[in-house]
Amino acid sequence: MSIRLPPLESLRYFEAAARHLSFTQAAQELCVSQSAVSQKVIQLEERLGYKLFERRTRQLLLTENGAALYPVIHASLIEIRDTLSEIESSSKMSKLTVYCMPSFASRWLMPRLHDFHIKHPNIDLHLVAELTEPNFHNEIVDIGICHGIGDQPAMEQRLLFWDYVYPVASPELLREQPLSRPHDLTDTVLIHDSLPQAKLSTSWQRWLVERGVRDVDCSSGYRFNQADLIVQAAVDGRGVALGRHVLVAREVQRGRLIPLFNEYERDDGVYVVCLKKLVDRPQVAAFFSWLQQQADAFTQEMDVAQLAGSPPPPA
Amino acid sequence: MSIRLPPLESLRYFEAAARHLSFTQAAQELCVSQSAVSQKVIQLEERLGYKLFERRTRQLLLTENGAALYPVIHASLIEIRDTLSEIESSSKMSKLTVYCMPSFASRWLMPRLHDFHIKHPNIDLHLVAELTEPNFHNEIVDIGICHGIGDQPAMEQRLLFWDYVYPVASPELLREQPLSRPHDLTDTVLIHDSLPQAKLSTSWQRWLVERGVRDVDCSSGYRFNQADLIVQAAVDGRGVALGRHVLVAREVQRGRLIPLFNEYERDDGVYVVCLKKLVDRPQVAAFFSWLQQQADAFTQEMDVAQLAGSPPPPA
DNA sequence: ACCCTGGATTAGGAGACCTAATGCATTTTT
DNA sequence: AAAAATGCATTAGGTCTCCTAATCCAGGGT
Repeated sequence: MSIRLPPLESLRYFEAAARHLSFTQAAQELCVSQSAVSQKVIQLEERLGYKLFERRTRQLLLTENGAALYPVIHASLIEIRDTLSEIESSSKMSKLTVYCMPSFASRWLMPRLHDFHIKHPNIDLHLVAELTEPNFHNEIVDIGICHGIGDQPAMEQRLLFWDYVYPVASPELLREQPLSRPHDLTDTVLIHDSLPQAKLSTSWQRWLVERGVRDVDCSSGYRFNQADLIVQAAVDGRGVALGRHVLVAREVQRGRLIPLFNEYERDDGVYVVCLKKLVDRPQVAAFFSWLQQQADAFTQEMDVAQLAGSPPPPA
Repeated sequence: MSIRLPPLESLRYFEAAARHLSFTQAAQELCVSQSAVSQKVIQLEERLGYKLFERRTRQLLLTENGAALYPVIHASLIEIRDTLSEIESSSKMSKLTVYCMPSFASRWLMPRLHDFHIKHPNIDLHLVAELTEPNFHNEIVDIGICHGIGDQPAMEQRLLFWDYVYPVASPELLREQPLSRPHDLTDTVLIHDSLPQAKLSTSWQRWLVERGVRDVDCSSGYRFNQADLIVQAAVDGRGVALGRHVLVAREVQRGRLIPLFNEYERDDGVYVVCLKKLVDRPQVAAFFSWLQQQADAFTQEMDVAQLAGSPPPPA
């Protein structure tokens, strides 16, 4: 049966070229070079033994044979595509496992996840929220959301948005103890971050020194090993925290936390990562594009310049 | 459009596997290893995100999703195949150029070529009959029929049949001058071969020496530079020729030439050759298989053992 | 208990494929 | 008319897919 069929991949190239009547446009659609399309079509023509296109300058025409072939290929590809997407949407797909930090999970991802379940009811999403990054290569976790991993060629990495760091406090705390300059932090309880892999960016020590505030005792104050708890403590008015935008944005927007001093620093980016070879799996692709949407909406809606730059709301 | 399609080649593997419900059988049909099918199907399943087969021991079953996909793929491939073969048979295809030696052309190929034209009216066959072998790599000639070329990895070579060499003479000549043993050739006119690339196999000198006949003057007699003329001269009763089976078989069968002494030696094979990359082109494939048929029929119908081994018909 | 069948797995080599650069012919622009 | 621009063909070369051969493994049949 299949013996007499030409290489099928080249039919995909032919279809695109015939639809656009342009190798260049087909190449764009297929995300390859014009040269690749040209070669694949030539290869197909040689295999078939007749020309499919008539090449004129700046104009590509189907030959009689090409015109006879195109509708069939087009219809077949459409049908295959539709069948696959029908199967995809009607069947329970194998699960999708996503990793992120616990704080990111509770403060950012969880509130949005419901939307994903509505849009993709057949994807069975497992969330692995741990402090330690998983090893993607053992394939237990499909997708990770984290600050950039190194330059690993086998991994796909896409920036969702940049993160920012700025001090936040609850309105209640600010009412008792107004803070207008970094120096005012001298007599304030600071909430520290004691994650094992704590970064310099959320270190009060560094932040204060850079602003010339020297007489603050960074050894006192609260100290939590989960960023989530830090935010919670700040919301509860226990002190001033050096917050990550991605974790505090929602509380800031609701007015439960107030950014201080109109000072915000760009921190790492937040990336979604996965093994390159997985990006084309429908569940993965679906989650990626959903995540990108959510991220874009987040950037829009909770713009750091607006939130952190806005003056404290009236008490 | 095509963005969402999985690699199409793997669909061909899936279709075959699903049809046979066996990777091993599918592999045979596709002329690849079992391993290749297994890997391609796994690759497809990973890309799609769900299993297509349920692997039991000694039993392969389609999953629900696989069963939903199969008929569509099957139908699509069938339709594509049928469309292609319709185009192929209805359209004038680009020409097919065949090379062979002039003697082979006139004595073997030409009488059969009519049959090819009837069976493949849309193939425009050009025959290049020359003494010198063409260079296949410049693609002027698609197919050659000749004695084996060396071991060129880029070339496909298939044996059509073995050739044989034996002495022949016309019945008229034999009536005047009966010949029952090689020694009887002493007083006979011999017809020699003076092709530029003359081979030892058709050298009277060698043939006679090997049979212990020493007193024959090989410098006299007829001498032609085209094997075709040698056969013609023998038919015309001008002398005894050392004939190639492939060239004389027809005349022997018709009784116009008689094999002598029941002696025949196997000579080179007759091969059909072409660039490997051309074998899958429909015209080439069609000519190959037609030629194989003709060759098989020739071997059957004009079996050397029967013709050359048969006693001379009664005068 | 053994073998035997049929798919999975592995490593490695061959070859297909794609890219980037360039060529070429023609058309449009200046 | 000259120059720029367009779009496919061609080339060489590096990457990576694909296939093979060998082996592994599970489950049934004898």
